[in-house]
Amino acid sequence: MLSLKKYLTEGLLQFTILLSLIGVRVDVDTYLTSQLPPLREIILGPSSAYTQTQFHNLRNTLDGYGIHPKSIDLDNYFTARRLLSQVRALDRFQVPTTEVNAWLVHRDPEGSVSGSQPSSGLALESSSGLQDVTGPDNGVRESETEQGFSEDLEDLGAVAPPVSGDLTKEDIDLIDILWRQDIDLGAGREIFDYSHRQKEQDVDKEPQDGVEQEDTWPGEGEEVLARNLLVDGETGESFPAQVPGGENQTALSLELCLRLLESTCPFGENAEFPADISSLTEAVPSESEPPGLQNNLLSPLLTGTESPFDLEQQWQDLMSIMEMQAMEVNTSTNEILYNNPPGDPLSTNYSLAPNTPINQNVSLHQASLGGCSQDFSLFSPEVESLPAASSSTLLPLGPSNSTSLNPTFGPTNLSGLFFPPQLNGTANDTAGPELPDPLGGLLDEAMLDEISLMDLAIEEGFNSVQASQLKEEFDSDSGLSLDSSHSPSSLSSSEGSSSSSSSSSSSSASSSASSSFSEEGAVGYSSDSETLDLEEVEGAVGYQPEYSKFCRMSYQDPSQLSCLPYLEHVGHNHTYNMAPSALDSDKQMSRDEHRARAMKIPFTNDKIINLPVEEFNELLSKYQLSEAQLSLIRDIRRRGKNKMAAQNCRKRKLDTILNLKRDVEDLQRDKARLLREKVEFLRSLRQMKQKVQSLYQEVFGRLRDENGQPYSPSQYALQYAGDGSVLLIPRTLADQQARRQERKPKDRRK
DNA sequence: TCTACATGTCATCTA
DNA sequence: GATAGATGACATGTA
Repeated sequence: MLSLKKYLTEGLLQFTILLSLIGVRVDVDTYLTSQLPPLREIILGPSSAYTQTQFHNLRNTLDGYGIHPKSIDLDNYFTARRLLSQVRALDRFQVPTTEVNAWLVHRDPEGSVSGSQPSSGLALESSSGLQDVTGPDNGVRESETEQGFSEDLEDLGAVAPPVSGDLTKEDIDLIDILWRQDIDLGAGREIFDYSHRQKEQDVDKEPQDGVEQEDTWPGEGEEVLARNLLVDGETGESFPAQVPGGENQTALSLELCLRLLESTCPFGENAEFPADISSLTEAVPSESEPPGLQNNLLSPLLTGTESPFDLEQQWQDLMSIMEMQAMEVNTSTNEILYNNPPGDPLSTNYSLAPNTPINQNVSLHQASLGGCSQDFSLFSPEVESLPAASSSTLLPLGPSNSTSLNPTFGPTNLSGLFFPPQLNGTANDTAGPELPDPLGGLLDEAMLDEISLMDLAIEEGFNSVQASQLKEEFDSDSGLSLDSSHSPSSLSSSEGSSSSSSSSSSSSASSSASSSFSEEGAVGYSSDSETLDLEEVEGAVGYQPEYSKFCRMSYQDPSQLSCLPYLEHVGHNHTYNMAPSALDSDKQMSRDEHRARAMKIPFTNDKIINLPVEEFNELLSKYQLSEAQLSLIRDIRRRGKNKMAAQNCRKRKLDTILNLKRDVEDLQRDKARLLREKVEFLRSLRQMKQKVQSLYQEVFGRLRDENGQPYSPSQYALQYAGDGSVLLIPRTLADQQARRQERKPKDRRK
């Protein structure tokens, strides 16, 4: 009881402090009793369902399962776990991964957790609730919101250490009560991780560790997670939903406290707290700890000395960094492309594995890019550490290198790349005029961004998702979908259609009227149920064979669709006005065929549609037909012809699209090839410049003045003259010429 | 129930 | 003007 009061007091004091910091005045005494809901609504809005923070539902936690809150091993366990997690977190940036741990829901009949750890010894009476809580819905939310935990848990083997199973009946009853409340309120399993993690924080609760400990913060509920850290469904990238000023966390903490009061004092304001639940509430004060959810991202990157109240600034930094990602991903792409020849392992290492280690001293920028790398899969830690000399081509936005590297092989950066420091100035002066970057004009960065991405997508084995993302980005203006699943060879070429047509028609010529038509190159409606004398087909209209077969097959045996692979999935039957009890042959009849049958039209629809006008009129004259019959026949003919026309039209359209797709692919291949050649040229150019600079040093080092003393590199420099001669000029003059040379490209850009 | 896709149909235009 | 074909737009069935 004393412990509970202590935690409540401390916790509420911290809540109050936090609320005061965000400008919310809270009279705790007013709301401690029966007015808890209003306070909660003040803080969280009218619906309490937004923050389901069942911190006390510990037994459903992934790693807390099996540990009773009162267990004396709990502190040691959490401490060890936290420390281990922190140590493990030092060398990597934890990107949330979608993962559902199925073993969570399994429980052996003895009441202990089985699955990966059958030794867990929490004896609980009911297991059904666990399944409810970890049902599909919660499982999904877990995968979405608690991704950051799974890795830790997995690293730890998800081991719940054996605990003393000294649960009393009150313990079990209380847990069940709280648990059911959580279930009623829609609590997810992630809630329970939080309580356990808060317990961890309590063990080692120090203000200066606020930031560092916050990597163990998440889990207080999907709503809180959703408010603080949104996870991109495609990329898995986590980003803050809003800039935290402590408000959300304060509200969360207060909600936790309120829930604690509700849960532990369900009998009214005068009821005493059960003594044996005090341990359950140990986590409460820590709820008021400064927010740390965002430090899932930051924890490996920030030092533990930062004040928890600097989090807003950290958030702002993080947000600004996130905004930079979109720009810098392309840069990373270029780095990869230009710094690694084809086949280079670095070039193929596009995807950052979730466990890819990142140095502890990695910058915040890098960390944020890491999250993004799951999306673009271009970022790699190795890229950031590329030698400056090899990454000089395109690093316009490099966070640390941009200031020291010129994006071209221009004269100024030559000195920085190849010359010793004392010769930098000289190199600038001498190499500049004579070694203008011959490809500088070609290296339009915007163009290369596109080329690089497309090249990577096509040539370097991007996965389909990445490639499609890239294609969408660069093909968005084309209005064409390049992701057609149709077989271009079988569809687009008339030869293929013709061959399939001929083979199919010859095989079916003796079996149906439509086959007879196809022999004549005609198309049209066909019906297996309607026999047609072979001698009546002589007047078939000569349609294009390749289209004819295409059209006719849609009404024939679906097995024949195998002749056209792209039509294998087409099995539509539009005889939808048929009764279910109709014969199989009736099912293959079209509506017009049914109409014709109903109107007792004395000849087939194939003839109606495909006969030439003269023969068609002659046919009509042979029969005494009513106006309704004549009208239907004309409609059938019109619709039938139009249907074939539509099919031909669509096929042509598809052919056009596929041809365009092939053209685009050819052009992309050409682009990639030209790009590779360009890279080779740049590489050879760099080698030549290196040679020039080494020769410069050699020549300059051998020069002697009239006294036999070497010239000082700080006072003199060599300059190549236009006629091929080399002049020794004062350094100041060389500097002026270098500056003049630098201004020219800038003016040109303007 | 919604969506994507294939197909049929109509209206309109052109040759 | 009749006819056939082309094509956009819409409807409908199916997965």
